[in-house]
Amino acid sequence: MDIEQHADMFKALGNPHRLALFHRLTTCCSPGTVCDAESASHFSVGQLGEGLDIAPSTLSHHLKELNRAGLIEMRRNGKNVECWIEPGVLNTLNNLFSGTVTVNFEDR
Amino acid sequence: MDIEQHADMFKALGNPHRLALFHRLTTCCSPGTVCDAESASHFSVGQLGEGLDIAPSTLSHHLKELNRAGLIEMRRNGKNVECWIEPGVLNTLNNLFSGTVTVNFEDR
DNA sequence: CCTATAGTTCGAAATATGTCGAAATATAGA
DNA sequence: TCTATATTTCGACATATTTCGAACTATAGG
Repeated sequence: MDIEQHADMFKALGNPHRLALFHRLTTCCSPGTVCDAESASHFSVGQLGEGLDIAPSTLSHHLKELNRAGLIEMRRNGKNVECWIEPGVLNTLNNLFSGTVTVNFEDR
Repeated sequence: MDIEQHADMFKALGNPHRLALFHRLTTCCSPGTVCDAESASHFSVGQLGEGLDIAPSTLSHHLKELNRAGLIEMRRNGKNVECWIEPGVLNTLNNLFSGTVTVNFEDR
């Protein structure tokens, strides 16, 4: 467990706006819809910011921070910049604290 | 998903010292040892701070913060204050981002 | 080349955080 | 009750974070 690196990930997710942005990227398709790995989970910067009521510069800053922490990827596509989460990142987050006391005591 | 509350949890874990403290509380017993739910995973404030090279007041501040975020429990026992993690907390942390894009794409 | 759209970069300001030392509180034991 | 140990509270200070607006860059389409 790399404390520094993981703390950095948590810090990035520790802001309500950034967590909302990240969470939006984890919801790829509506229930019952067929997901397309190539595009469904990709959102433009502008799409991600909708409804968040923050200035474009603030939005840009937060996404840059999520990217710096290794949580999201960004790539320019024409006028837009697309953002997405690499599948492995979610697995990492979901198993950071596995193999611990939980496993031993959960059924007592 | 309660964004505010979860962001608060992540923020608490987003500091290297606090993450180290929390992580120490997740390692209850050495491999091969029999765990005792009543005591094995309980550490005193002083024990938790060992090797972290921070002032007692800082240590106290960080543990209070972890407690405030709902990540650890604290209870005075004689001269010491014991800290521990409720089993459910680790399960919560390990499943915050499950049921998402990862499930759909991991085997493609 | 001009314009509109999408994002980023760059200060600056307000607020939050991390840290310490000194003083206070809690408890056990002589 | 006096003392030593464990921890917390408080006040102060330095640093980091969040946020914005203005100016800048990048791209697509006349």
